[in-house]
Amino acid sequence: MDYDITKYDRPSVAADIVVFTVRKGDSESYRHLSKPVLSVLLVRRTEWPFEDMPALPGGFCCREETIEETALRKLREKTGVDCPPLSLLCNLSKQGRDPRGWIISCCYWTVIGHTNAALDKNAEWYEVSLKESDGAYTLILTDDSGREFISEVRLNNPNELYNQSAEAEIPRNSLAFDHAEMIVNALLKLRSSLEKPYAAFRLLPERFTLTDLQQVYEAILDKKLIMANFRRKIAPYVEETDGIEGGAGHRPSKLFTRKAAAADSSPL
Amino acid sequence: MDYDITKYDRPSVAADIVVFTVRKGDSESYRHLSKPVLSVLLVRRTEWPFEDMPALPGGFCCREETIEETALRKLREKTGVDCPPLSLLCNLSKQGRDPRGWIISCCYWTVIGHTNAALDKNAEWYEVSLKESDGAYTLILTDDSGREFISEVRLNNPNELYNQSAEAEIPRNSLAFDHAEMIVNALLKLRSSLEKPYAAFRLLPERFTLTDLQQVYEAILDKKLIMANFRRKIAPYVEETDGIEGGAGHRPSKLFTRKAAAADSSPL
DNA sequence: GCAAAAGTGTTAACAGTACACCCATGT
DNA sequence: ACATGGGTGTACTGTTAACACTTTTGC
Repeated sequence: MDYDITKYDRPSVAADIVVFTVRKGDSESYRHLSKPVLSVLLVRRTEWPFEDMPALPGGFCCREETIEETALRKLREKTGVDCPPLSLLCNLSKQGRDPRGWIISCCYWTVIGHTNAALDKNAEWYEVSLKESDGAYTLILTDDSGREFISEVRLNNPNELYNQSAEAEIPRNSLAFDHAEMIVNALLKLRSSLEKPYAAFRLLPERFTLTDLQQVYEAILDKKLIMANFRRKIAPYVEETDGIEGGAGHRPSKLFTRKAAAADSSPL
Repeated sequence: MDYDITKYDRPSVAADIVVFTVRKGDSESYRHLSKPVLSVLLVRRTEWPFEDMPALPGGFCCREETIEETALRKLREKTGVDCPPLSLLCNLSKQGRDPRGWIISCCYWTVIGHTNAALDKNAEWYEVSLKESDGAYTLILTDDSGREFISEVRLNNPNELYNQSAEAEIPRNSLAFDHAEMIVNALLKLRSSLEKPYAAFRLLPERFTLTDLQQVYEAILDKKLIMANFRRKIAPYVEETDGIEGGAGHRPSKLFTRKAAAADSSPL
């Protein structure tokens, strides 16, 4: 490697983060439970390029930090959210992906329990909905005032994420940069990670009912699960506590905790 | 994102690649088959730092290419090997990981059928052996003249790969940089990828016997498999051809092909 | 009582494991 | 013939999926 690192041109390196949560939806009556919805954390851009469009939180790396540390710091600064650890999603480096110049993006993903309180004014949770039809995905993000941002994404190859090179082609009600692909890719990883319940545990308080846990699964997978089978599947990972949760118009439920496991604070 | 990309310091970005193959070992007699061995492609360094030590092939990114394209080009230049597609392994960015300065490494992995012919003089296949004892790994790499390079690796967290910051601590018969951790991490990914046989298919010719396929699995997983069970497991992925392979001192075997599948040339 | 949700049981299908057995070939 | 590897059957086990059923609460 005959290379003088000061001699050649270097890229700017950015870190972007896809943060998912599951929020309680509106409950419909005193008897029905509320259905939780999967949401992703986005920031309204205030500058060129993609001004006024939603984008993933992120920022540029600096010398004193690892990329993960940069990602977590930017997340804290822009949204007030603090949520290690991160998992690596992809690196995007295609020419023209950022009109500001040669910028490589390292993209990470994680989940966090819903804490609306600390959000910065530009940051907001967007409800996530993903539809698939023969290899192509339609990602629909909805903000709290009901505005929809729709992106068509085709993932030929997870290592070749990109959509457009010219900014002009991007519809106004869409996402900044190539962030829609990142979100789709992250959601697919989140779903496959649910083979083990560790990600779901991070979306719930210390003690939870098995129905809570199942609803987290259902919100992420976007399909109904059969209760008896679900309980058998996650039984090895949870532990009964002495607590019960009552007060609703039906039989009260036992509270559970996750079993102590080594894979607890490791990436998903 | 109030950022003028020319104003701030930028890192050098390198791509490193872990390329695995499975090579035929020496056959012991006319009756016994030869046992294939798992190997990784390394390059002897010719300069400071880590001069004369084996390292993963790789190099620095430049403006006209994606990181994956850089990785593939460097691989071609340094070893003569041409093998898309790559899968992302990890990004290493810890301070002090490279004594030349602020250098981020994007690490990829792949597998390729063994073609010794084209190797550059500095590039060589090293036999891989991995031992585990309570969370710590010992990686032993052996070159063709029998020289061993031994590294102790502890993977607390796949996102926090690193071993040393000071070059002085590295034993002479070890690997350059943090490349030992990369190889261990890549091997673990390769192993778990064998739930589906796509990686194994790339290590074999178009037509192969089921024993060939099983031996690839055994070389990578480093354990014996039961033939009847293995054949049932991979049956949905292979197709019988009309060819047979005879000539040895035992019953000849049928040749198979992989079934056409969408996931064929996609990352592993 | 009744609606709604908590929680358990039962069955059939399927996949994973270990082992035993027969087949075909070159020397 | 016989050693060697190719190839198949079988019995046991555990997991998954679908569905039916019982239990407990607030109104």
